[in-house]
Amino acid sequence: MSSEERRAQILAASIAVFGAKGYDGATTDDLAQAAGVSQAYVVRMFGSKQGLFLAAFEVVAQRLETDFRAALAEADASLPADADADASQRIHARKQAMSVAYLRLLGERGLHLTMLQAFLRGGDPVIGPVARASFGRIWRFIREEAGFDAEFGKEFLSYGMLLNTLIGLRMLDSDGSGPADELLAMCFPDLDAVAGVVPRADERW
Amino acid sequence: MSSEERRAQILAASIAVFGAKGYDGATTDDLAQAAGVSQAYVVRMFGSKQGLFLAAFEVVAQRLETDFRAALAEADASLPADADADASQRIHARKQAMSVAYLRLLGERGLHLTMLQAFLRGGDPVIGPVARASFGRIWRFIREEAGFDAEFGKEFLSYGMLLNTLIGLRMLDSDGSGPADELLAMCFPDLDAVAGVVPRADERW
DNA sequence: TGTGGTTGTAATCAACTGATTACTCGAAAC
DNA sequence: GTTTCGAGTAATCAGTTGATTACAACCACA
Repeated sequence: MSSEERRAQILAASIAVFGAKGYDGATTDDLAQAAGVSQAYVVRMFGSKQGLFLAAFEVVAQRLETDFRAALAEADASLPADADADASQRIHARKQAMSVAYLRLLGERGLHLTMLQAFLRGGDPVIGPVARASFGRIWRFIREEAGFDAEFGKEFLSYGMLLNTLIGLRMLDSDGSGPADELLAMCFPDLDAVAGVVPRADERW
Repeated sequence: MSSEERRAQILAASIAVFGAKGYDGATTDDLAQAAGVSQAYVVRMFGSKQGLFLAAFEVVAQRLETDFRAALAEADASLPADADADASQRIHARKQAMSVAYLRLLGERGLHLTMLQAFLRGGDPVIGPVARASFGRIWRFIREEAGFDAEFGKEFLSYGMLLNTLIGLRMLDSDGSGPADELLAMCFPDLDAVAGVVPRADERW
């Protein structure tokens, strides 16, 4: 296998493992086994565990930006410019598209939690600045490229962080009788669709 | 020193250290040194590192509930029942009191992040169920004891989780020229007041 | 054929970590 | 006075972990 393919394979596996176990909790051997290669190979290819985490986080950040951009383009395309002049309808469609895009990313195992793990390492002298810069880019994307107002930006990020937390808590394998199921139904509009794709409480990664 | 005092001292130190370094990142020696006792003593007093984390999380959860309850009582007292019949004004004051109480807890170093660390361990067979139960109690408090509607419940928790993330990112020692300062100003209404109390990027714990 | 580069691993190492054990010290109890 | 007991620690241990090194297998190509 080419080193390019291996690299992508290891990164995909690492996103799943880092998301499930966290940066400190994931060992280089965990990461290697999930990718089906030896521990030594992983370390050599990325220089260090930290290097691998940074690379995995970069993939996550890129994927987020790509998907958000595509979602906005799709929303715009579905309401052609020559339609009626109801701007608020168009804005609503764009907002909706952002949320749906974020929910769809649940299909990428570990993506949300790897991002959150990075955000929790603001005190790390290497990872911290990278994480803050990435968060800053997300905010700039929302405000400038996407053109949303600050109020929606705050709402959207808040909703996203609540989702991340619920995923980390493994709240979603509730049997429907839990104390917070009302909240789950509000946060996951299509609950059944994500039930199979989100991490379960009994899987540690 | 009595073992009761020592216990409280170790728990306070542990909340700071667990919040800064995370569960896996914090060593029992870190925790012991922060509390000014030997590593062996910490382990024996709480049985294990996991036992200490559970005890620290319990303190955090109790503190949250206590402060929320007090904040609501204070809000009710400031608008006596024999005042005008404007229920929406009263509800608004109660909502405001919840947010302010949550922000004030920034004075308890590590409290927010220790909670978030617990929420990220939903896959842990011991900590996971405890964390979910605690989250469930928070939701029930909001909906039943406090009597807020589900919409506000979702908004409040979302806002809280965004705050947690911003704290973890060490976003708050920005010099005012960062890309997301607009967001910070919205999330921390009294920015100067919290600037000295929140973890800085250069302090790892 | 052999030679050099690439992919990949087994073996090993030094450092770290959570936990255990055996011990000290001081004060209260008898 | 010595015995007992709670508070607290130094020393140590077994297991783990990130990283390094030396080496094996394969492939392209002159």
